[in-house]
Amino acid sequence: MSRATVSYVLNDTPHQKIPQQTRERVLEAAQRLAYSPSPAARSLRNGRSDLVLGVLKVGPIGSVVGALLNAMSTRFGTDGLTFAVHLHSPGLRPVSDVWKAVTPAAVVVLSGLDAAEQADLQRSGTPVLVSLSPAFTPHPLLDGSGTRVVCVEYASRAAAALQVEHLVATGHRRIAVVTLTDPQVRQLAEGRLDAALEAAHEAGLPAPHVVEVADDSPQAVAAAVRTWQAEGVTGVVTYNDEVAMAVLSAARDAGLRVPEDLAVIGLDDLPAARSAQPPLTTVGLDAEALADFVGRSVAAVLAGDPDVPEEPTTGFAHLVRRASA
Amino acid sequence: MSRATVSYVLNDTPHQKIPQQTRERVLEAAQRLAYSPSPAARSLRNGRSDLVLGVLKVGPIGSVVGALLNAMSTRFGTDGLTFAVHLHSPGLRPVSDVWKAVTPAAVVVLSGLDAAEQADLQRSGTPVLVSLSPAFTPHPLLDGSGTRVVCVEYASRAAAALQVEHLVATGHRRIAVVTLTDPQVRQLAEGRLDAALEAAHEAGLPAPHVVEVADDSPQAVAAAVRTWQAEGVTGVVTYNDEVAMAVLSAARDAGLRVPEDLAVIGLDDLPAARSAQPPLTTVGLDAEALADFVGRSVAAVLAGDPDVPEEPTTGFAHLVRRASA
DNA sequence: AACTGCTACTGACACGTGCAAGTGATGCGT
DNA sequence: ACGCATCACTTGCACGTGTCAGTAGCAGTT
Repeated sequence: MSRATVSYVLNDTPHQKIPQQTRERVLEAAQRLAYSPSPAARSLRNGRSDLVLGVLKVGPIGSVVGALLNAMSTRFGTDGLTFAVHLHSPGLRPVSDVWKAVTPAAVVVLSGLDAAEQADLQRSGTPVLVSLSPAFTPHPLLDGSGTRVVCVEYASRAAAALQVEHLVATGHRRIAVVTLTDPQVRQLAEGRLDAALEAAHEAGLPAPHVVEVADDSPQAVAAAVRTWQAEGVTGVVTYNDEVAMAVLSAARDAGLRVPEDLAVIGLDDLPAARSAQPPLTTVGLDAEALADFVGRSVAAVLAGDPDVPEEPTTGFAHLVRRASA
Repeated sequence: MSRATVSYVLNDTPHQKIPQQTRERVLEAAQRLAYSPSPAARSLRNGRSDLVLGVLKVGPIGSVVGALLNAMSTRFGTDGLTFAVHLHSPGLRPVSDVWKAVTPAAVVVLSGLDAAEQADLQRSGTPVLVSLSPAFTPHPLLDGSGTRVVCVEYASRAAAALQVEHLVATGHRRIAVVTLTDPQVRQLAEGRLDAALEAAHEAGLPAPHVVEVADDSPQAVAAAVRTWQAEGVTGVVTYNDEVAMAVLSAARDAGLRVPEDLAVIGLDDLPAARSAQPPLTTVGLDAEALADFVGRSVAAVLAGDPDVPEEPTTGFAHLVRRASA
């Protein structure tokens, strides 16, 4: 009963002939001694751990991100991988600290990294990268090292397009888009705005009225609502449900009926959207589908499979039709 | 320039006399070769990594949990530790998978673990545990092994007490408490309910009217509101802001004015609470203070310090007074 | 000259695993 | 009886660190 034999049994290494009796003896002993392998030694030997690390810049984490994380955790679990998220506070400590604390099997970048951080990450030799941000570009010098980049931000863009399409389908022609200028969500906000404008253009609408607010405070939104009355805007697409609810509130204050005078469509399908006055029509993101796609991509690259699945540009978002649009 | 010398320089090990010249030569070489130590080898050698792992049962993750995670991440960063969260889906894979994937320096249990999971965790030899749940009890056989348990759930209880105290302070005598029966939040909900009832008792109020709803759906809440009208309830304490907003909506439908006919106070201080009609009075949790407390506790135990800071039972929650109560 | 004390370094080991290579025993064919 | 193949193992190394014990060189003391 040498250590090697034990190792073969416990990992049931293929192409090793081990009689049933020995096998059972090993397993029994392992059970009895409550043996569990050391993750550190394993990672040292294998060059990687079983941990998939999500990196997320700190910022407003809502139920949407929460659902996505849940879905990822569940999904990676089915592949024998463990998913954990690191919330990164920019300015305090470099993100690279994370892969100095663990050697992850893969890193999933859930929000934008700047160029230096990208380079750091690629230099660390982490085998897989899946990025939710389109700004992530493989480092030219280091590409081909097995590192692979998949971008999933299209889910968010597709959602924004859906918002516009619904307003168009319900007969609106003059629409407004409310976006946030909060730097913490800049990248996401820009992507959604672009997608919304593009969708409006494709539908042959006049250029939407774009409103940038610093946050979803009632004052900022109220001012925008007054402008829309003057401009004949009948439908509003917002950055997310929270902004949408602020718009609903402002519309009520301005004496507008929703959706008759102003149709409002949000994004995220927050629990609170159901309780809004009137219940908020919104677009939900399909966290499971997204997680599944990410999981498949990571598994493919870890398996050394060169065919990383193509990213579908649609199918991750769905319309939740309620009363506000 | 042996490996030992290099190690001494890079870790500036105390009580090692190393001349400035050698030191610089080592640092220069490290810089030039872009050396960075292997986390796996380090953990293997040290018996622990620099990772502090938060464990959270999957469930509705809202901005409150998000803020807490952010604060923890920032706080642990200042101690040279890296914080990551694992979302655990019960039933799929055992939580213990996590500490089979990494050897964390400490585990912070952010939501309830069952007895078997607790035993597993303690058996793993993880040096520190900080639990947010009061149900976490040190394993009798394994205690004293360096493992330490600190319970922080009082923050949540204190918040619930604050809700009641505010209603009392504004003259309400007959109050109702709305709690959720959703199993995912059971532990939290029970703690808050207990604390609210206790606070009501201490203030000399008649026993509050307790309403248990399965979720914050409009129907369930509307039924409760009608009952309150009959019973002369003038103030409502809810499990969280989302439920509170459902109550606001139901009150409006029932023709009640808020806060004149019915005062409503939530918990969480969600962004959306500000946009509610009327703006929701609520209780916010002070994530930074909580994270700081947890951070100090972990640091104390990791340093081998036997004096783990006492847990303050108050000071983690604050009243956010708006229009609804 | 022998001893002591200090500086500046080096050698060697241990952590726990996974795996390539080797080794003795047995069975089988000729 | 001998070669060969297969089985059931074992030996031994490598992964990259942190640290203990040791040691050569030198100055100063007795």
